[in-house]
Amino acid sequence: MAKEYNFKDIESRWKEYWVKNKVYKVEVDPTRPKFYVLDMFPYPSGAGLHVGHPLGYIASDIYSRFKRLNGFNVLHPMGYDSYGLPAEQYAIQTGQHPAVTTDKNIARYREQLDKIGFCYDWDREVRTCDPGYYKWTQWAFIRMFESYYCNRARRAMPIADLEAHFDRCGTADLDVACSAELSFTADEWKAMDTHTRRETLMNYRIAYLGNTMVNWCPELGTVLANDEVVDGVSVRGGFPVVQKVMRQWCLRVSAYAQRLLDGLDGLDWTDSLKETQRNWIGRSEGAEMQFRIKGSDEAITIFTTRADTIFGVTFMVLAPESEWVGRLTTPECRAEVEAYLEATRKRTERERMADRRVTGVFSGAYAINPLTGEPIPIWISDYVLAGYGTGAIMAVPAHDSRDYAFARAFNLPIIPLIEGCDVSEQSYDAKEGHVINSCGNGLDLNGLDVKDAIARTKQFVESRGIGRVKVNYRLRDAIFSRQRYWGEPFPVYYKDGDPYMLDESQLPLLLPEVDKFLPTETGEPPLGRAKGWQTPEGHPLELNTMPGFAGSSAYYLRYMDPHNDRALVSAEADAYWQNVDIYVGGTEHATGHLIYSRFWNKFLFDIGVSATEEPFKKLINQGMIQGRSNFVYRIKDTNTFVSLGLKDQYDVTPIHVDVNIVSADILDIEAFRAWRPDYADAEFILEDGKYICGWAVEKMSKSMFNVVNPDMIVDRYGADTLRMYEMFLGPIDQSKPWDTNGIDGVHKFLRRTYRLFHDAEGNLAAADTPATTEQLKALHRGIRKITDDIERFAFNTCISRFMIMLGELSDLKCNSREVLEPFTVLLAPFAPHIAEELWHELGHDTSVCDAKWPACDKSLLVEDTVNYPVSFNGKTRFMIALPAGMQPKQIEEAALAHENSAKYIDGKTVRKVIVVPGKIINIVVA
RNA sequence: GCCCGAAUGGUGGAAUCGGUAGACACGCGGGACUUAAAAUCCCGUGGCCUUACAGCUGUGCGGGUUCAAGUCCCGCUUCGGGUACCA
Repeated sequence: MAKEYNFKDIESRWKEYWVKNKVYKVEVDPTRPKFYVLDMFPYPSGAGLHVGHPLGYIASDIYSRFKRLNGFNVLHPMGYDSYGLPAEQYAIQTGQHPAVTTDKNIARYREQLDKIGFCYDWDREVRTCDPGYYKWTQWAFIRMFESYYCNRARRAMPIADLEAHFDRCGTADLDVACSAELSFTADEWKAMDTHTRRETLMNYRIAYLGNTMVNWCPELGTVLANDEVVDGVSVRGGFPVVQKVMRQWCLRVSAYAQRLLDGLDGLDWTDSLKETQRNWIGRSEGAEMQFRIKGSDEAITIFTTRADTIFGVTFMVLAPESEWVGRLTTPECRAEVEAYLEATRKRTERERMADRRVTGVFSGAYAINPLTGEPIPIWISDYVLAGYGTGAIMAVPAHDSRDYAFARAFNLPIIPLIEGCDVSEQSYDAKEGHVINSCGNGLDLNGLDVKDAIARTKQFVESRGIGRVKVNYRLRDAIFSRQRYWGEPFPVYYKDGDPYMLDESQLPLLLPEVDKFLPTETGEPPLGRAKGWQTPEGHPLELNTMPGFAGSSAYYLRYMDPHNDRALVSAEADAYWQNVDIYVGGTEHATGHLIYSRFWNKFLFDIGVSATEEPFKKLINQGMIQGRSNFVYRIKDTNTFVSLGLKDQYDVTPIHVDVNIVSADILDIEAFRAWRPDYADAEFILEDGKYICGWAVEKMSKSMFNVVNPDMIVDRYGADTLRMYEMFLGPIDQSKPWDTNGIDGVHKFLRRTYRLFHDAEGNLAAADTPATTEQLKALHRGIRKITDDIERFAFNTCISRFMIMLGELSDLKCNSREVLEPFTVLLAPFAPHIAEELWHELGHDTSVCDAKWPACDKSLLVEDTVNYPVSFNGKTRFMIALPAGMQPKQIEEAALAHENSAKYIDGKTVRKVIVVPGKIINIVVA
């Protein structure tokens, strides 16, 4: 009996070998170049991994192994983002401590990951809920509290420097990021008491306590960051969210807006992801202008990108939350305004979105147009957002569609400002055309192009002191408090109502035990239940915990030096590993984690902890693997199921059926009867004796019964087959449904590979005989293609090439070591288990992981001159193929040697030359 | 609404810089081996016409540039993703 490819035996043997010999252990090694390949670490959910999760992990594993074979010292770690809401929600329901379920889930994840044969250095594992880890999350927070952002230096500075500045000259000559523009003298500063000083400094700290409009989710009992809310409901759980002002810890991410924007240019990320971040940061250049209030010395400041439209302002609008509302509303209007504010407050985000009716109310007050001197009514409406710009706008209904809708609804005048525009039906929003109706008070824009008019107006208002040029960003500061249990405790205590940071020597501040994971009776967060939650001096500790993104914002740095208890990362490790060369993960983190960690890293860079300003040089977004659900069709009010082709003849209800009892859309009827008690006596209407199921592509999830577990695939086909098949499915960045049909193809490839290396008796067939030229050509075509394709993350075409190469070598009956050894090394990143087996069978006693990636001998790849003729103008040209890297001189010689050759024309950038009889025009370089 | 991306056989997909479209795999059809099945191997497989040789046609639709277009340009259609009263 011939010995066949026994993947179970092979895979278990070499997994054990890798662990025993610490093959994947990595250390700093200045004699070798470093390479850092990182996966986005998972949140260990209770559902375990499905076949979609490992897609990115397999890709990064292949790349890591490839880089290692090419002589790089590769850091490829893994860990867990283990704080978060689901574990806590589960704890509330079951009473089980989140630490217990988290540990259990991690153990399950580890078991599943281990089956697939990844080359992680598990000695470097991190968990965000581990005190040794979150000590540094707390530490970074303290440093942010003790820093402010200097706009001139474009970096974070110690808050003590700012205090010194206040001592010297108050707020004079200050250009720093802040929550509100304050103005005081050095004497005033010195006269302040401790409390007032601390309140003042809070306005500048990078981590600060601020009253901000937050997304409050009553169901979850916590606030959420902007990226944690989608379509007005929470990402976790899908609960409604309302806007509310609360005093919360915030991070001054907005201070870094410009650097976050600029930094994108140097990154090797996809254009679409960079674009998403650019939109999220939302830089817009415009002007701030002051509108004096009629009968008062005060002025409202507004922000506009269309300064040129100042002559078309027919009203102003304040956000309902604007502080001006209370001060401006006249007694006659007060009742109506109060009613409006009350109604707006009650609406959830979702209701605001679903219902886009134009609403608003007149405040009774007027402002004065700084150019025309005319009074303009001030309205209040929720289409103006408190959080953007100044929370007040000048409305130009002729040239802004939202202002237009409002003017139409409340019968306000509309003044067109662009020559020839028609505003009878809708506004004219385009920034094109020549300006009209715009002259007064020393400014004449008439006849100018819109773009010139904007520039002229900005210059004018600045010179007259009516306003100033201003850049606004959509990016908001991150709200950093969560009223939850399962997160990092803040290293903060309160004295006389003011927050103070713990001393670094007191870190980590451990998460305390509580009797229940719910808010207290008085509405305080769960930490309010912790006994003795205070400092040794008896000061109360902060009751909020940090959000999910806190722990994931600097984990890539911690992997460099995970056991260091004196620093987040040692200077030595940081200087060597620098930053992540390849980061693999999903696009869903584009506006969350990938913004926060860039911010966090820039801050650490500013304080000298991180060696580079950008954490992730190149980013690969793997697509999602969707589920392919199957359906059976039950005839209404019966227990009879009708096959897909006949279902239209009946009144049927489609029902999800477990994909694991369906094969090639044919239902296993017995398994179906056994699946659920209700179906035990189910009847079937078949076609051709079979029950055909319907199908649909949906998210892979338990409730759709379409989850395919990788363990099952590994069991049936082996890890190498799973790895290769996942890569073979298509380009790594594309989303696609999982379809187990087709996996036989790659499994067959591995069996045939095994057969190539062995004779009929199962003995190694490799011999020391020299390879033929044909065999070497087949090998080197493979080397070139696979090397190129790995570098561009085109793993699907690598697998195809392996199949072609194997076919060629089998046809050529190749058994030469000269070919089989490099072939094994090529295979090692993709199918490490079988490669390790073959490598050792070939007589090596070290791991194939430490082999050397074969170099391509290009001289073997020169094509035999003529590819094919092309006809042009009655003459025939020939495409000839030449090896890459030839000098112009050599190309000329080669072309002249061709029977239809002649002169060569392009002297420098030779890529392609067609050979015409008597003249070379184009040469294809192979 | 705005911003990005995609569209190729029955299916997943290949074609890297504009150079023989459909590699590779699945599925399907035929055959060999076998008592039979599994496994393995061989042949065929975009469409139309043809006994065959050959020919024509063909990369969502309509134009254009080029000796040459799946690939570049202009205008659409459909699908996917991001974002949305951001002034």
